[in-house]
Amino acid sequence: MQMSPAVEKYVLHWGEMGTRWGTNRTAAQIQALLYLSPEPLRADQIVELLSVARSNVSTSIRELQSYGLVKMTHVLGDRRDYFESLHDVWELFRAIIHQRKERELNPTLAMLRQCAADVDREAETDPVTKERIRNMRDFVQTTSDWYETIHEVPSSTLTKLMKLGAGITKFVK
Amino acid sequence: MQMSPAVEKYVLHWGEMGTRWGTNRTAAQIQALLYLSPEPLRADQIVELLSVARSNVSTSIRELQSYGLVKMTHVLGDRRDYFESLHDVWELFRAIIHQRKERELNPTLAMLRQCAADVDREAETDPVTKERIRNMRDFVQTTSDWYETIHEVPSSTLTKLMKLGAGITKFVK
DNA sequence: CCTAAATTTCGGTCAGGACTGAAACGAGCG
DNA sequence: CGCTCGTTTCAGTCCTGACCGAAATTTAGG
Repeated sequence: MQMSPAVEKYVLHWGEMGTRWGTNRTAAQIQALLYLSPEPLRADQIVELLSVARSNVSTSIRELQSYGLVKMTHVLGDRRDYFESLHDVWELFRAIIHQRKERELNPTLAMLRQCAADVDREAETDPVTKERIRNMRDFVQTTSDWYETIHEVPSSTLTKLMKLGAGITKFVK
Repeated sequence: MQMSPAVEKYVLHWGEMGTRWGTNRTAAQIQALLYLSPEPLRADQIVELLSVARSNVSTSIRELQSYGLVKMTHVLGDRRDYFESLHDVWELFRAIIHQRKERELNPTLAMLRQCAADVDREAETDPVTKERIRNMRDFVQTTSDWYETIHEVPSSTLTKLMKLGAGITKFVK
């Protein structure tokens, strides 16, 4: 059991990208592998394919499940766990964005609100600084709201929107 | 010379966020500090404010400049370098997005194209896998194109667009 | 219950990258 | 020219977090 050259290239690259995106290399490689696999895989198969420790696979899969990127499935008469990734790229994108919002945007927004409040009571702080904090807070707030609404929109609509690209600006005055 | 409590909170949080976004803590802290500062700062002032080594400030500023987030300025009769951040949040956002596209999206797109081409010559690879690779390639391509066009759009228009949120979908059928 | 298979937990090791401080470098001024 | 102030380079240290492998735990079947 082994990966084809093209699949291996994909998996390795994805692993590298993962390290730049908050998750560890192994988790990203597993996600890539499951995304490409025509059928769900077992943990021991992943161990063999990626040449990593069993425990590493276990914790990484747990992480992927917590992100909502990977689901567990079962085969009748087999008590071992099988795993598969979301296969719709838009669903994947949405899941990742959602997690990042929760883990990064929300805490940052909370901090910015607190800072904006605190700074009002700081007489010695320059008005320019105060405005910068408010600007950043408003920006993150807007971004956060936008994520929230985009979350509801179906994939097909999003594709069309992106394909429109700059054309969409025609609707704004 | 020291930061007010609110500014310090902001800078520390931004530093933490930086570590999750590909850059190091110090670079992110410096950017935050310069963003909030009413006037440009010198390297030695940053050393004192953040309590980090002079060399660390030097390399981090260099990184920020390469990202286009920080500019150097000078004061008449003073040969020391002064630094200031972009102050417009949208400009900041744009600069960051642009860099990430260059450093992550472009290489990934190149890899995906290569894989899609390679996999066509792999008779043993499942058709489903082949399609998954193509789907991901198309997705990244679309995202890349979208970045490209969004890059041109003025900040005010982008703000309006995001405020519209899901309302924009009315225009798509 | 007991056993065997599968999975998770946990302490220890290792690698990568941030950070420091000293030394090298460069540029303007006397 | 040489001195001083400012900046960069570089080798070494430290710390975080990924990863491994053994031990503990859980679960299903006999």
